[in-house]
Amino acid sequence: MAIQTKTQTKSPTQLGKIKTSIRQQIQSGMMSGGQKLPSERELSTLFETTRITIKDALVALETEGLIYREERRGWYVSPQRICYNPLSRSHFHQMIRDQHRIAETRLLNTRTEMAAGEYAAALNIRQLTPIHIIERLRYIDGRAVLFVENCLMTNLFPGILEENLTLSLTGLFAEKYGYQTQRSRFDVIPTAAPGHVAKALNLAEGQSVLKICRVNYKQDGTLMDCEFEYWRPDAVMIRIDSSAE
Amino acid sequence: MAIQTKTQTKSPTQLGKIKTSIRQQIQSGMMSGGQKLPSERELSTLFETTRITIKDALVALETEGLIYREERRGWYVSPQRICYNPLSRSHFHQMIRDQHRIAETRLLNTRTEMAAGEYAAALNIRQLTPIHIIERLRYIDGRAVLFVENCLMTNLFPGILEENLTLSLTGLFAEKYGYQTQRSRFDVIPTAAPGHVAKALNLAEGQSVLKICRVNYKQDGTLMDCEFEYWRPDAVMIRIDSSAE
DNA sequence: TAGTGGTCTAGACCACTCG
DNA sequence: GAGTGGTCTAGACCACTAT
Repeated sequence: MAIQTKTQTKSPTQLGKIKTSIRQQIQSGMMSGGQKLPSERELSTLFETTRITIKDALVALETEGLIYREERRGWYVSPQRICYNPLSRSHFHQMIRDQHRIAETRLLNTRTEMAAGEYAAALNIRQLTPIHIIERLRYIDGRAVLFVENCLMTNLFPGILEENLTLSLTGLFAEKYGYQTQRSRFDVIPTAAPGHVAKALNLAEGQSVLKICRVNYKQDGTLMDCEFEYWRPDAVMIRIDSSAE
Repeated sequence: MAIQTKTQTKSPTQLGKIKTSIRQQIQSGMMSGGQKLPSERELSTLFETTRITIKDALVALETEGLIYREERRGWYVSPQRICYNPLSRSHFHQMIRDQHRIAETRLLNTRTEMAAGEYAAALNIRQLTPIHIIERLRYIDGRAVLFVENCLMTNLFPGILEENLTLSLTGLFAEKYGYQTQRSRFDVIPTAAPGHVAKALNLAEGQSVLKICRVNYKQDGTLMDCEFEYWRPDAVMIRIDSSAE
C-alpha cells in the first residue's frame, strides 16, 4: 500500500500537488537513489510556477528524507538510510559493508591545541590541556554523508598523528595503546551544520544535520576521548536494541 | 566564550547578518524561553528587507533549535532541550519532573482497527490482527512537544481503553496485566511530520520532527506493543549511557 | 475584525560548479 | 561560459488565530 498524506478536505495547494507528484515519481521506482532531479528552473517550467514554490516543495521533501542537495550542484534522490547502532563496537567500514554498501574515509586535517569551549566541556576538562583534533570525512557509495571530529588527550596518545588515520580509531586505540572502550555515553541532537561541517558535506550553511556527541571511557573507567559526528539527516537512522539491564 | 560562526572571509550576506543579530539577542539572555519574537512583517521593517529573507533567516535559526514556530501564531524562543533516555524505564512525567519542568498528557483519541501498513510492519504481524491505537499529546511547561501513538494487540490488553490513559502506559501494563518490559528496540529517524501529527503539534505540514519508533517485548520475550513518538526537534536531545555488555 | 504566518507571482543578481 | 542553486526584491491573496 502506498503511503499517502491524509485526504484533504480542502483542495490541495499548489505546493501539495508538486510534493505529491515528485514523491510518487520517486516511490513508484521511476527514480532511484543518487539520481539527479531536473533543475529548479526546469521544474518551475514543468509545474508552471515560480522557483520559490518549487524550492519550498523540494525543501519539504528534503525534510522527509526523500531527496537531498549538493550545494550549487542540484537535487538528488536519497538512497536507503544506513542503520546505525552507536552502542555497537562494530567499526564504520564493517557496518557499511554489512549493509552491502561501500564505505570510504578521508582524513581532512589534524591539529593540536588547548582544549576550549565545546571540546573542554565534552572531555570534562577544567584546566588548560592539550588535545589532538582529527577531522575526517566518511563516504557511503561515494557520497559524503558524515563529518567526524575526534578529540584525544595528547598524553594518552603519543605519536598517534603519525599513524594511518583513515582506518578505525577504535582499532588503533586497542592495537597501539591497549585501550578498550568500556563504557560510552552519547547524545543525539538535531541541529544545523556549523560552517566548516556544511562545507565538507556540501551543505548550504544552516542546513540540518544529526549531531552525535560521544564520550568513551577505557577499561580503567577513565575518560579516553570524545567524538563529534555530523550526519546528513537523510542518510541515517539510529537503531538501538537492548535487553533490560 | 560565546560560540560564533567562523569569521567569514567574504562579507557576510544579509541573511547571515540577520541570523547573527537575532542569535545574539537570544544568547545574550535578552530573550528567554517561550518569549515571542516580533512578527515577520515587523522584522522585515526593522532589517529593511523582505519577508522572504526574514523567513529564510528564521527557518535557519529554527533548524539550529534556537527558535520554533506555532503555525499562524508566531515565532518563539526555544526553552532548553529535555534530555531523554529512551532506554530508561523512567516514566515521562517522572523524567520531566526530574529536570524541573512541568509535564502534562492529554488523550486525543483511541480506536480499534486491523493492523496494516506501518503498524503491521512494526509489530511484525503477517495476518489480519485487531489492534488498539491510542493517540496522546504531551506537553512540557504548557507547550505541546510530543505526539505519541501506541499500538497494542487487543488480545493482550482486554479493557484497556476504559482505563485512565493520560498516565504512564508502562505503569498500567504492569499493574493491570502483570507485563514487564524485558527488552525494547527503538529507531530514531529525522523526518517530516505527517499531517495529523503536524496538526496536533501546531506545526506547518512538512516541518521537521524527530521520530522514534519503539517496540517492546515482555518478560516471556514475546512482542507486547509498539509506539511512535514524534518530537518537536528543538525540544529534545537523546542521551544514552551504557556500559559495554 | 485585525494580525499572523502560509502560499504564491515574476522577476533579478551572485557565487559557485562543471565541462 | 553555461548552468546550478543561493540570495534577494516588492509586492499579493489566503487560512487561520486571537480578541
